[in-house]
Amino acid sequence: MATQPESSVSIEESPRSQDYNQPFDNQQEDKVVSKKRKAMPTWQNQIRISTENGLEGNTDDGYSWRKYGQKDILGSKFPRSYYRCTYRYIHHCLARKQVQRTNEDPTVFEITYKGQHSCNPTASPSAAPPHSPEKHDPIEQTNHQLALPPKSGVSTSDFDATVPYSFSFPSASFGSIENYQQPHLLQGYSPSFISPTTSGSNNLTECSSYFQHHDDSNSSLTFITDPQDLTQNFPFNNSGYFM
DNA sequence: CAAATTTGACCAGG
DNA sequence: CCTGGTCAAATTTG
Repeated sequence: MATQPESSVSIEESPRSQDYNQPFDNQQEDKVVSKKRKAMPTWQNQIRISTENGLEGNTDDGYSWRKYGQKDILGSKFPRSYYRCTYRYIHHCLARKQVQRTNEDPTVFEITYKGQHSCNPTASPSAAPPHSPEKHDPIEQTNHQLALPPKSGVSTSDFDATVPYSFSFPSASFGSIENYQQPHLLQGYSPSFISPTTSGSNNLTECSSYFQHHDDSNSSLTFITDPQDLTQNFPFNNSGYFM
């Protein structure tokens, strides 16, 4: 079976660490900060991307993320990237996202979403890109990753977790994850998850999609999305940026 | 010029 | 003590 070194989804939200920057102004806030932030929706998404044919699973849920750190995780071959909503200070959106490449399958990205979004996904007041098909020039930024293991001749490029993927759901809005009510989400991901050309790959049997919820109000779901299916499921193009 | 990204340092929890 | 996580400053890109 697959060895699960780390505690899968036992990640905890970070407490109020680091406030040393504040001057000696002891505001009325006691140093006694809540140990655990409480009610922090956390779900994990495992997406598999393939760069062989230039197909890449998009990880963009329609929100703008800004990388705020990257740390190497013990036991992980690749560093984990930390992203936070671009509007953290603008709209107080405390939504965070963690991207980590699986040690075993460099093509599988483990994205952990934390917190809810308070900002608008792509619903700009008057943005809504009417046309603009798509750009054929997605990733290409940090490239210094060591050669990945020859996994069936898959020469994974050098896209780190910093690559601007774009992954959008058919119409899944993570609104009330706290209620763990979105199993129906995976419904659209049942078929076409089997690699036809991968030849004899039957290890994905358990990769379909399972739900996992902890008592600590921390739910996580893992599903594998097929690149081919994704590419087709892309009516909306990202790049919903505005100034 | 501004925004985003990068890298290092620092802190808190286990 | 070590690991994981975040922020800050510096740098890069648009």
